[in-house]
Amino acid sequence: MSAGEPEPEQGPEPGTVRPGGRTARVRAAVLQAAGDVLAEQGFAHLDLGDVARRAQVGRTTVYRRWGTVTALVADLLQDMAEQSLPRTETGSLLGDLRANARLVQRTLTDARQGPLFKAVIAAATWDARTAEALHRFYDTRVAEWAPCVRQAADRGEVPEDTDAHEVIRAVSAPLYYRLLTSDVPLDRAAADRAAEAAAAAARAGAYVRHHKRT
Amino acid sequence: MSAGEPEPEQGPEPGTVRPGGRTARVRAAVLQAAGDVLAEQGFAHLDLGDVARRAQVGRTTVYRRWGTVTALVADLLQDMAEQSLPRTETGSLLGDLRANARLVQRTLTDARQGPLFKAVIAAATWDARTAEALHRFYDTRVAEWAPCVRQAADRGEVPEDTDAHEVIRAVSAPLYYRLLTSDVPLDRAAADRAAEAAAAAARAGAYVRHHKRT
DNA sequence: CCATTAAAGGAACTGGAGTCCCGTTATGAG
DNA sequence: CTCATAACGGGACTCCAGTTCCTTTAATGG
Repeated sequence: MSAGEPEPEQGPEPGTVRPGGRTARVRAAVLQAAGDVLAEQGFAHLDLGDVARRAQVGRTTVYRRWGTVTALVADLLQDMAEQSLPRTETGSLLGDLRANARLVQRTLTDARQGPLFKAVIAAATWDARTAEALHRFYDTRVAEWAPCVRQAADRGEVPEDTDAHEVIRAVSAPLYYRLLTSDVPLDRAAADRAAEAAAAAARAGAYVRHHKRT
Repeated sequence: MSAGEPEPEQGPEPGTVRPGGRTARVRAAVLQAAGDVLAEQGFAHLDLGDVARRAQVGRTTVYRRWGTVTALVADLLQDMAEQSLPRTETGSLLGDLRANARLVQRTLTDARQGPLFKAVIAAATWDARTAEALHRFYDTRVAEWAPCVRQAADRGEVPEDTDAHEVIRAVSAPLYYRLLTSDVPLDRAAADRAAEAAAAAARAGAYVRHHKRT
């Protein structure tokens, strides 16, 4: 096999060589417009042509830079991931988990972020790249909060070999489940209940690693 | 207001007047084909024309009877809902919840049902009708299992005023959360952990109604 | 076994999402 | 400031999902 043949030679991704000035302005306008459509009309009406018109940007540009709705949604998630709120420390496991639960609840009921998360989850079920982006996003978020479980273990609130990540996931899980499978709106009470349940289960040792019980 | 004007007069839904013979055969073939596509290629490739070809059915027929991918997926869910497995009773809350968790886990990892559930959840995020169908489906399923929590309360395993539906949802939540936000496959250990966590939290009183704690 | 007509199905048609081509703008390097 | 070219943008074009129209098949009632 001879290498060095005139391959299709796909250069660097558009927008990476001259990311300043206009390019950045275009990206911001498009993401803004896409977020607007999601918040106003939902994922179903997210059309690249429509987004281009709203963003006052050439249709060609949107197709060249993003190409598909799922890619656009994934980029929107990427953009949101950069504005991560810092973890608050309250001194108790229940307090920390409640802070986390309320943060998630506020995010999911937010007029802009809520629809976005629904859209990303939907997009992830039929596009592998988006799914990967979504998984990384949650891995990161969970890792950010996991230390509070570690601290609780040091304080003796939960068993030493508790799986911290699993506890953090246990806080979010009921909120997302309700968001997706029910029409009852997510309220603060639901968040507090999720936090309390996770804390209680953790204390009872339901999240210890290498489970040996029957 | 005078009634009886010559309204657009949209007759009964197609397939409701002569549901026997060919009509039933067509419905079965289409749902079968749709399920095949979902299992093999996922929601993204679910195209009505393709489904029609696989089902050896006229394209027009599929468009007339279902019209959209979401409607077809909703009907698929309806069809699946009819084959509901009976609840098993083990005599203990943990045993019952574990049975439920394992049932959910088996369903979500099933080659046909797993992709279907992902698809339905995705479809529900952008189509109100599908969302309603999905919500009803889960309300029904949760209600089927709730009695086991009631029985546990009678046995004194959990507080008297425990919200039974909330406990059942707490069992499924971590499984769905992991299905959607992670690439780690759902195994039986995850199911057992979900059941144990829900049981522990319920015992600790995290699901009592009219919460008054701080 | 007919007659009625609900429902299926073939085929041509249409509109708009996505692509292509090429001229225009303005970024970033020297 | 000047130049090379990355990235944008308008407009024509393509292609196929979804619709329409009409013919054929067969489910149901008598």
